[in-house]
Amino acid sequence: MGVSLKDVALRAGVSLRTASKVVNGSPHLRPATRERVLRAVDELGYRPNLTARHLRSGRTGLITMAVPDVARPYFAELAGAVIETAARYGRTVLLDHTGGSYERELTVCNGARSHLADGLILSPVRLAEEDLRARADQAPLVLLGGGEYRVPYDHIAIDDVAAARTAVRHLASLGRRRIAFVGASDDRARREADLRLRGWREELAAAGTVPSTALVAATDGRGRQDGLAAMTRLLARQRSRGRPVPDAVFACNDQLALGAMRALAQHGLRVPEDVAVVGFDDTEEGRYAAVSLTTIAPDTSAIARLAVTRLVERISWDGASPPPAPVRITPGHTLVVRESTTGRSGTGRAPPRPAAPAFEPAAPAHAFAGCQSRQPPVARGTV
Amino acid sequence: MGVSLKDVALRAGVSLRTASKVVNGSPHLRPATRERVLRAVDELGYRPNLTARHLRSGRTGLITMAVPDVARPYFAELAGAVIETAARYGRTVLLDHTGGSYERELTVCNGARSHLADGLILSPVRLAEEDLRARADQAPLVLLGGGEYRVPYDHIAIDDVAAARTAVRHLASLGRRRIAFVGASDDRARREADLRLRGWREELAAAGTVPSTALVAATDGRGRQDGLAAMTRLLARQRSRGRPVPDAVFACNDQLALGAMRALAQHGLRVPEDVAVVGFDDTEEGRYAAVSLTTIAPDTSAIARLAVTRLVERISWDGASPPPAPVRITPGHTLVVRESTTGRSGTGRAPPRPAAPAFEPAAPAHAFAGCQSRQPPVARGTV
DNA sequence: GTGAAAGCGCTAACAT
DNA sequence: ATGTTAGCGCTTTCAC
Repeated sequence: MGVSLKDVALRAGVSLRTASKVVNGSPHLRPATRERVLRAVDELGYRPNLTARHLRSGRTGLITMAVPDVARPYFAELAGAVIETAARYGRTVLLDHTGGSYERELTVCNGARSHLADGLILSPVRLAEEDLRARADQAPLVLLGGGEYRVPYDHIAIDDVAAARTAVRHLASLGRRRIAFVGASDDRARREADLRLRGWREELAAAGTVPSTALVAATDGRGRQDGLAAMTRLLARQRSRGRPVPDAVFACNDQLALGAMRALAQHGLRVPEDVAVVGFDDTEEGRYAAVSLTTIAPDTSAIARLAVTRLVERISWDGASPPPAPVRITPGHTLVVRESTTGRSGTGRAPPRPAAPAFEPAAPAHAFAGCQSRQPPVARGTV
Repeated sequence: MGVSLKDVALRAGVSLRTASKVVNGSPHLRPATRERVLRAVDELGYRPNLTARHLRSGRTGLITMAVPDVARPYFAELAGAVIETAARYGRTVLLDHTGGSYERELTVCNGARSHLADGLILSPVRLAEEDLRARADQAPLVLLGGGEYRVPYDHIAIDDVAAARTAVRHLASLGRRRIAFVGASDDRARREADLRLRGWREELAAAGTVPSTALVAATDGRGRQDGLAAMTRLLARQRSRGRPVPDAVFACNDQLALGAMRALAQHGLRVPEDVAVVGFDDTEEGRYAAVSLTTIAPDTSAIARLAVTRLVERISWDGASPPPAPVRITPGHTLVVRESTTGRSGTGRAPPRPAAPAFEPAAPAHAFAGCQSRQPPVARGTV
């Protein structure tokens, strides 16, 4: 079955070394020799064995990316961007699911693919600081999202609390007073959900409102059905107690928001007239919803680019010079105002995607240097 | 850096062979010895080098999956299902983008990852039969979608023409007569788009209508923005010629359909009253749209399951017995009727996802045995 | 039950 | 400019 380089060399009547050089495009070869080897390659249908190459070189050119579930739009878009960027660096992405499970996150970060991938990009959901500190794997690691981690690894994450506050502030500025939160953790803490909930709480408090737990709906998962169910429950609960329904909803992500909107419609509530809705992630889906979704837009392509860049840099560290210090990068986020909070006020024809926030890490912070905070800009977006 | 098994053996005072056996959980080892080796493993932080293992065994446990773009919801959901299934078989998925480009599809199918992955799952968009026939790679290949291919490879694809006809028939049965098609290829042929367009044409012809090219809108890409742009163009064209706008739209996929719906809304047309819309793929997005989307639902999880199963079977073929014959499997598809064609007629509370069509490949067809045709069932689905 | 040695396919020293 | 040799880390005959 396997045609090896040895076979090629034999057939071409040259040594292994020469065949290897030809295949690797080394210069300094007599054209005739090169020709002969190339012909042998063709005739034999030789394909280099990458595994062998990798063993030899100690590098595989593979990057593992571990996300909860690539079927979730945000992670699909993120993974897509990572795959594209990685390809430009000649790297291939090995995609793993953690399902958001603590155990699987732990397994992945402790090198499930030991020595198979050169590095790991991980979107942690439940992983704790101490798990990362006790990590039993040498491979470079870049963390994506999940709020603060005081760990010696590169970490790229927007400021979830600030972003959530921006969203809630926007709703408050529209005169909304009963602002619900959809998508709190219902079991063991989900870092991101907790941070965004905290932002909601803080901003309400800052506005002089007492955050009411009656307006917080926890969800099992992160999908549209979860948002629909949570919103339905919340409405029923409020009504059964004779309390007014919320006049605004901040959802932990776009899919929860869209599910919630579906529930609102089923209850005869109009968006945004009766209830204004803000999501999180700026997935493309929200931009084209019948009532387009106001949302927090992290700079996803910058996040993907930075993740790959950092990882590749660390992978190709020469081992001699002082190792690159772990950085904590806080990409900017944008509030994109669309119809779900302000109705159809635009021309209805503007480009669906706001100009990408021109983000470049100003000066990569050093380990634990904290966030590079930046005022979240506000964009106006309609389809 | 690298702690090898040799180091472990040395430290434990045993031979390489013994250390290897312990690590691989072989029985017949003196408990004391095992203990000693395990301790050395812990102390040294040994992690087996999978690359070396792979070189040795000739297998990597990796599967390449190549799709146009994982950020597209259908492929995200498909990839998610493949990753899950693969994990159950102890396989890891290496995700590649083809961008739907002919060249990249060719590269991938000719073994871009030669000997790195044990097999390949490919969703071809432009690849031709002759390209596959001339394939210069031995690794097992499973094709996903893309209509008919008379090639000696496993191929899992629903009957696109029949599915499209079902969709159009549904629209016709509602009394719609000016049924537009959104998402035709605008350049070199896209196999799937062409097949679905053919289905549209055939069904219209069967209904006694002359398919008018004025009702066909080609698109550059496959996204929501493409659907929006195409629909806008189509409406403008019809109006500028004083022709009536379509009263129905069949779009090549859900995202095109949702973009088209957005365009319709911008033109003050109601769905489904003025224009009924049918999509294709049954991505979750369509199930939760404000006007939920009637669509053709391929049995995606069955497709993913079959793809992995076939591939793994072929990968683990013993090499001795007669090789498994290539099969052509045609999973069933379902027309899921939702609000975009019949309005809000349900309770508005039914579960969003129709009961999964119970699909099992009845009797795997042998090479070129043609489709296992089956009547597409019709499901009713509202959120 | 354990040890010694060969070899998976490739590349990089070191010769010539 | 080309050939010879060693060895990446692992598993597996083959002996003992």
